[in-house]
Amino acid sequence: MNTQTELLAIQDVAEATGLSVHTLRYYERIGLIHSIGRAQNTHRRYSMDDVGWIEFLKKLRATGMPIHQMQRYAELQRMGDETLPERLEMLKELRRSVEAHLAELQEHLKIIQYKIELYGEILAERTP
Amino acid sequence: MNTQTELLAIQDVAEATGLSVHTLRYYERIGLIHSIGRAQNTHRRYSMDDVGWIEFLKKLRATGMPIHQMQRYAELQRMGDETLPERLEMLKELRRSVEAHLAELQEHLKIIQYKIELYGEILAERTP
DNA sequence: TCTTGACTTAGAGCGCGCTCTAAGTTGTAG
DNA sequence: CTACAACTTAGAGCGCGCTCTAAGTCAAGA
Repeated sequence: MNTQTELLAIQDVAEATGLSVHTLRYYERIGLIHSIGRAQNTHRRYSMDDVGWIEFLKKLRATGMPIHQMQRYAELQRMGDETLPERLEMLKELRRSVEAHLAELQEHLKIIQYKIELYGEILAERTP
Repeated sequence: MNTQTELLAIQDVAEATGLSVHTLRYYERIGLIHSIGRAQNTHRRYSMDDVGWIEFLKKLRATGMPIHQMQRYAELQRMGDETLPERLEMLKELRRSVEAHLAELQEHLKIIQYKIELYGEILAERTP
């Protein structure tokens, strides 16, 4: 099988993932993405696995995980299977924080909703 | 009725709201909180209404509303009832964004959940 | 009287997560 | 052959939302 044809340039990955090329290089510099291949001309060549990992990173970020924790997670991933328990712990902790955040947002949504209804009623009274 | 006894010093408000005194002064400087009374010695004196407004500000922040929008909202509030329609629009827009954020978080939570289960199974196999 | 501590203002500084710039290299199109 | 576009690295800069500092005022307690 020809793996060569599956390799993407940084611009392609930027378009595929929605991250900027700047951010992709930044993530690599700080250790979130590792061992990205280089073409003979030193240009980065991303595999499909790399893109999958980047998509996972995006999800971690979107849940509010801070960069330094993502760095730790990436480091553990690099270290291999014996770090599975620690990664599992990190994911469980993340789940806890996402669930808490969800609950908070739902509470606040109720208050916003209440206020919208209140304002709506006041406006309806004023211009019947 | 003695309204004097209901007035709080900045430290009391910090404790009551969970915001720092620095943040309370900052919010006032940038126009999020307005017309906080002063004692003869120039010290701020917060009314219960002020505290209620600060609590509302906290909710707006917690839903992810950026400071500059909160400034706009506070400005409208100051301008009185004729700005009700615009404030209502802002709240509806906020509701949309909170709902979108909730949906995104719930999606990500599922993926985290899936990964936790996967890792759990792998670990269970390895140490039966 | 003196010290302590809570307050005041104006403005500088900081941590986060990017985002951009500068200077240089390489490969392809005209 | 030349021009251009896309890439490279190292490091500076930025927007946000605070957070802290400096210098000063004031009131209460030892």
